[in-house]
Amino acid sequence: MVARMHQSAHPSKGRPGRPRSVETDHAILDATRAALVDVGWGGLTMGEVAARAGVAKTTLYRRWANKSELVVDAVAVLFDELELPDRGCLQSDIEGVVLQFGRLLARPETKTALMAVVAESTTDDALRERIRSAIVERQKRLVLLGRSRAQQRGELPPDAGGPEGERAAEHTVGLIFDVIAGAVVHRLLVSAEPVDTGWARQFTTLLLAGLAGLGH
Amino acid sequence: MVARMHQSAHPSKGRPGRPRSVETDHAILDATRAALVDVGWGGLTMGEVAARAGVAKTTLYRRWANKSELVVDAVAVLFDELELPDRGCLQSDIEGVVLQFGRLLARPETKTALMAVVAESTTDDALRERIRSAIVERQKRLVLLGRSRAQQRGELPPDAGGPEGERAAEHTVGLIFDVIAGAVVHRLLVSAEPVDTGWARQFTTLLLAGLAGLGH
DNA sequence: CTCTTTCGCTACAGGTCGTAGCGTAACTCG
DNA sequence: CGAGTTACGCTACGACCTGTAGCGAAAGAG
Repeated sequence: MVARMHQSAHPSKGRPGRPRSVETDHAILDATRAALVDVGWGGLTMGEVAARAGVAKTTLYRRWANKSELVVDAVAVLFDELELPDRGCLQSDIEGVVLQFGRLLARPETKTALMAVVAESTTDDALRERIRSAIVERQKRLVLLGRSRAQQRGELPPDAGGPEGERAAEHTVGLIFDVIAGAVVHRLLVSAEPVDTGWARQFTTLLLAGLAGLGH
Repeated sequence: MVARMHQSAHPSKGRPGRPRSVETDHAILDATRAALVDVGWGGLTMGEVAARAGVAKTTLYRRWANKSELVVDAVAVLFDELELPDRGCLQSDIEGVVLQFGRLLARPETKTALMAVVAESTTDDALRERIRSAIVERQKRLVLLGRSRAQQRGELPPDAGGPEGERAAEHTVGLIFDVIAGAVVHRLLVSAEPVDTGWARQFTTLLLAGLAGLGH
């Protein structure tokens, strides 16, 4: 699930021939992240990644079509660290996920890579889809989980029945997702200021007051 | 003001020698935007820009140190179009600026270029500063203007006196700016969905309710 | 053992970067 | 007007990166 290659949907299901080395996969992805820290997205080259991983350059191209797809997979595994511990109330839950997301985006690998691949994805549909499935969906899961938790606690109204109620709920989740992820990314990468507990609290307060007012 | 070069703070104040051609400046920036539309950030090269502008490649390097700085200046002029017409109430004002910002970011030049230069700026402080002064400050002006207008209308409480009240106001403006710009960018570039009137209204409603709850 | 696929290695054509050198054009100052 | 200074176009260049091809050897499946 971590490294979804572009040529074979099936892993190595009884396929003849020499199987791909999983250690090589990990070595390449590790080397990619390390190189991102040192030289950033702009200075990253396939040749250097191969050298760091102790692997031939051709081996990289057998698995990833280009730099962007490689970096998406290399960074995507970091998003597995994201979790949503139950802190008892919605405010604390959101503050926690905002801080986690902030810490993740403050790392030099993600900082320099995420915006770059998103920029590249504006002219590459396959890349956009890869980003969506490998990164965006993992984040969105947290929003959905936090929402259903808050509904069970009674902090948020339950989903309205009917098809149009379901559609409205989907829209609202999308909106909240864009607001949370967008604000954190913008503060860290554009405003270049830290996402600390004070900011997380102020932001969460704003968001929750907004959600309360969105109902009617 | 449009093209702030990196070597000379003074324009050409009685300096000896042949002055730089302003037509060449415009031709290069126009060619840069046109090339961005056609080939995107990843496919953009200094050579192609020079060819499109009918200019030698060396002329580009005399004015901009690299691709990123050139693109920042080329895209920055588009942000001059942003205005804040007085629509009578805060909700309408915000909706208007959100829609304007959305239209601007929906253009292929800005879409592919903005995230790329921001990504590059994570490992280039000079570029980050250039982005801040050429692009970010122009957007932030709108937030400040809309805020003071709403205060005059009585829709928002006036600035608290004293040094700590001023600091709090500054923090709040920064928060609102990150929320607005971040949400629009994230929806357009990551979620890849349009910023239309319906979304702008829902988002603005959320934000205003949040602001109302932020006071106490 | 045979077939199939991976892997490391070398080599390569094509493209881009950023710079240097040169002659010419344009402008300022005395 | 003439001398000094800067911009410009052009050519050429070394360094680097891309992505592919071809080869022999290694490693698994049947």
